[in-house]
Amino acid sequence: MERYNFKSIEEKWQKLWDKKKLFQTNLDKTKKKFYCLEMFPYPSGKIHMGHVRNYTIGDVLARYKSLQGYNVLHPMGWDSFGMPAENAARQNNLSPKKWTEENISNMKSQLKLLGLSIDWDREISTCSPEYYKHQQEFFLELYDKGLVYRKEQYVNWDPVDNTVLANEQVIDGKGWRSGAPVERKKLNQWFFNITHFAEELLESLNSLEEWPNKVKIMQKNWIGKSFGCEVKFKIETGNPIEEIKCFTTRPDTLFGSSFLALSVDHPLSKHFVNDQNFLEFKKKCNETGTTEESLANAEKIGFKTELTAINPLDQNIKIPVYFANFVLMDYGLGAVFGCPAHDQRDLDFAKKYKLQVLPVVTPEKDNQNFQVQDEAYTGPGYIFNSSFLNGLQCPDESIIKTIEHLEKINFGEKKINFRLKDWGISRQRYWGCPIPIIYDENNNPKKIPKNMLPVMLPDINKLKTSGNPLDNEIEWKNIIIDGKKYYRETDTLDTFVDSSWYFLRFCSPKKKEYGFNYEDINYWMPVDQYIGGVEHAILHLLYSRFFMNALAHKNNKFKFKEPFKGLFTQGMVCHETYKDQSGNWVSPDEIVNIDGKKYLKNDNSHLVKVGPSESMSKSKKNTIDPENIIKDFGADSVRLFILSDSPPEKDVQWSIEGISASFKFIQKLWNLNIRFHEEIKKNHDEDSSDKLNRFTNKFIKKVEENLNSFSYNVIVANLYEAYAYLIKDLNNNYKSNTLKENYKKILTVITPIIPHFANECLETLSINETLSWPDYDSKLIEENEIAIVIQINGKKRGLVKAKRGINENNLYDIIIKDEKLKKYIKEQKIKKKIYIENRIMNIII
RNA sequence: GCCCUCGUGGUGAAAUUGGUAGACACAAAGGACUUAAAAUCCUUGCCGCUUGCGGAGUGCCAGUUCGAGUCUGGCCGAGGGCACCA
Repeated sequence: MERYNFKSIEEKWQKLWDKKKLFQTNLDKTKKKFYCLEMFPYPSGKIHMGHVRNYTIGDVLARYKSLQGYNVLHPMGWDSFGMPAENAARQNNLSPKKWTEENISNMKSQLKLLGLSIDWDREISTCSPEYYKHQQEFFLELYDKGLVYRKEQYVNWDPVDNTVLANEQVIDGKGWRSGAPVERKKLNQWFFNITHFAEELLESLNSLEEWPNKVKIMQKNWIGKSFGCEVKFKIETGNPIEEIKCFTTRPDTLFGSSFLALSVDHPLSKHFVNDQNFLEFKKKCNETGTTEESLANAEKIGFKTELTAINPLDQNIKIPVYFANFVLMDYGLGAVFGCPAHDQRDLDFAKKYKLQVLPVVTPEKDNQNFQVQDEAYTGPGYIFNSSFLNGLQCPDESIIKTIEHLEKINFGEKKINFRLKDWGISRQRYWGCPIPIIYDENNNPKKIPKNMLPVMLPDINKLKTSGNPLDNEIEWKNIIIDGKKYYRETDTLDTFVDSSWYFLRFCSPKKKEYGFNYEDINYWMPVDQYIGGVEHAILHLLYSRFFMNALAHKNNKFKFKEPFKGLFTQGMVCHETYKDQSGNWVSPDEIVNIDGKKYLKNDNSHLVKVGPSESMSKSKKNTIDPENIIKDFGADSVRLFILSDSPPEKDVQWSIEGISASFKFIQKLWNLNIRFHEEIKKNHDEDSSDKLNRFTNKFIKKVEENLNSFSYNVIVANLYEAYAYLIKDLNNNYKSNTLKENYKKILTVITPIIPHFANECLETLSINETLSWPDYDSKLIEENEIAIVIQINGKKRGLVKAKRGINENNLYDIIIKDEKLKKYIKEQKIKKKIYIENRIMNIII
């Protein structure tokens, strides 16, 4: 039998689609739109299996929506600024630009091998001046709106990369890329005022119905809204310091407070800069880092001051003031009051410094003797030991009442606090978008005039090994405008800024005057389905949501609010791991399989240790190169397999056995195609078209439902079943027309999965018209004869074949005549019969 | 510690949303074809009784129900997120 030649056939279709510009989209208000977007890749050099999975999932959806008659926008671009280019350029002594451009061209041709339905005319690259020009415009717009500002701040300093790291780029106290221990350093930084929108970003999470709950919860926790109160503590007289303000969510525990604790960065620390002991303490605190886990386990330590604070609720209660390592300056007010009985951290601290532990919340109303030992009590209960607060129900009643009282006596104020911090966007890097700011002789920042945009990144062919590259570009840095001397900002923007609006640019990729057309974005946006890895659950998605808010701030031209209506987070691609006898990682290419055991290829006497399946990574050598795989098995086989084994949201295990099975299956489908043509040629007179029609309609229904629910793995199973059914059913002497009509529908619904193959088969049927998604007929799907499950006392005892819609009595007549079933019933009395039509009957004896 | 998600064969997984548990696939074992191998096809898959049938069975223990993988409560385990957050 003729083999299916995937190589020539896939190439042929890809060329044809390209030539016809089949996936090119244009604004068309007469059609309903569908914006399908996958997270765009960083051009690291080669595509990996994660890309293959991501873009295949998106392509299935885009092709499906297109068949359904939607005007589909399915673009692709490159997140092309970033550190790897800079690092690679340093290593190989070439320009980041050249490195990036070569990678893009290579990865683009690799992506094309997958046969994706992408509108390549809309391709964008964030490192091109055509793109970042508009980003600079936006920066200036936000600057005018007061959403950009500069402040001096402690930053996580990576001493190897010479750059600032975001908190989330610090892993276990080390830089996420360099692995170097992070230092603290004070720098002047540009910030986006994301906290201005904290409430809105939190609130409108509720409107995102098509987002995974998991992601919404992560964002909610990240924003971290908490309700509480600012409390004022007076300091005993005789000091230059008169009062200290604390933020607390538990003002109702004030009577249990036994100390005040300040961050070492608290403004009051300026009074202690001459105290050698304090400086040493501060140094010790800084050594432990800022937010790392090492610090979580660190001992709670404090530095006792001579200050004494007065409890605002009772002038007679006086407590000591400490600096403590567990208080952070950038949350709340950098000061807390410690209530050891009801906060574990405070309890640990109190025990170390022998401070009072007075419980003020008792779990049971009557238990006035409640004591706290080693574990702080944080649960609900009733206030006691608290003068006029006694008896209040905690926390609901007690917190509100206490705040009311504090406000009345002018010692407190209701306050909502957010964990979210402003977004630091300055990066001391070359390969990023230049910040369109200049400084005058007095170091005052000024906007670059709009007509001077873009601020072009100067070409640097040889990067120095350390420092901020732009700072060394003297000619570029110094600039004269209207006869006045200025120097440029030499930091570049965080690359998360680049990806915070690229989805808008795709709507108007060629527009020169501005980043987008309002007409375009108001038609295409929001993105109907966004698909990508869950690792972007917080930052990228939150920043993009912020950016939309910021652009729409004081601007009513946007007809949508949230950028991503639907979000789907796909799982990772995993592979078994291998190690040789000496414990070195071994790549799958270096292994042969003999009698079910795995040996080293070059030395097949050496058994290889097979480890657990883990997400593909270069360090574990368990990666598979998509390009080679596509060349060996074809794009359709790869698409079929990457979809087949696991639901898209879960991890999938790549295996050579799996891809081989998909490859063989495509050949079987090709044989089925040949059988169809044989039968069509025979031109039978007899026809029992109902049977095949019913099958086809059922198949369409299943595929459609599974497409709608992202159950792409089940579609592959449906396809396997369809093959098994059809290869036998073709012997039923169907008329040519019946065969043709049904086969066309079946092929049409599988084009999203295996587009080259399905289109080739359609062509062999001489079908050249534009395809559309076939409707199924629900009536046709119902079988007339059905199998009904018979249970006796809830246990399955048999199946009865009957006509659809049979009533209870008629069904029972069949049951008592059934040889097998009647013996269970015998003469016994029947207590009850439960009959669910067409499904099940349960007989209770 | 807090929050979230998930526990189904040797493996990846299905299950009309409370109604035949294990579809479909991988791996394994046995068989057919073949001189042989590859390829292809078929069968098997827990426990009893040599067929057929019966029993157990969706992490564990209870509960609701005619009926629970699915709902409720408790426990155990795995994964992910967050964290001196006041």
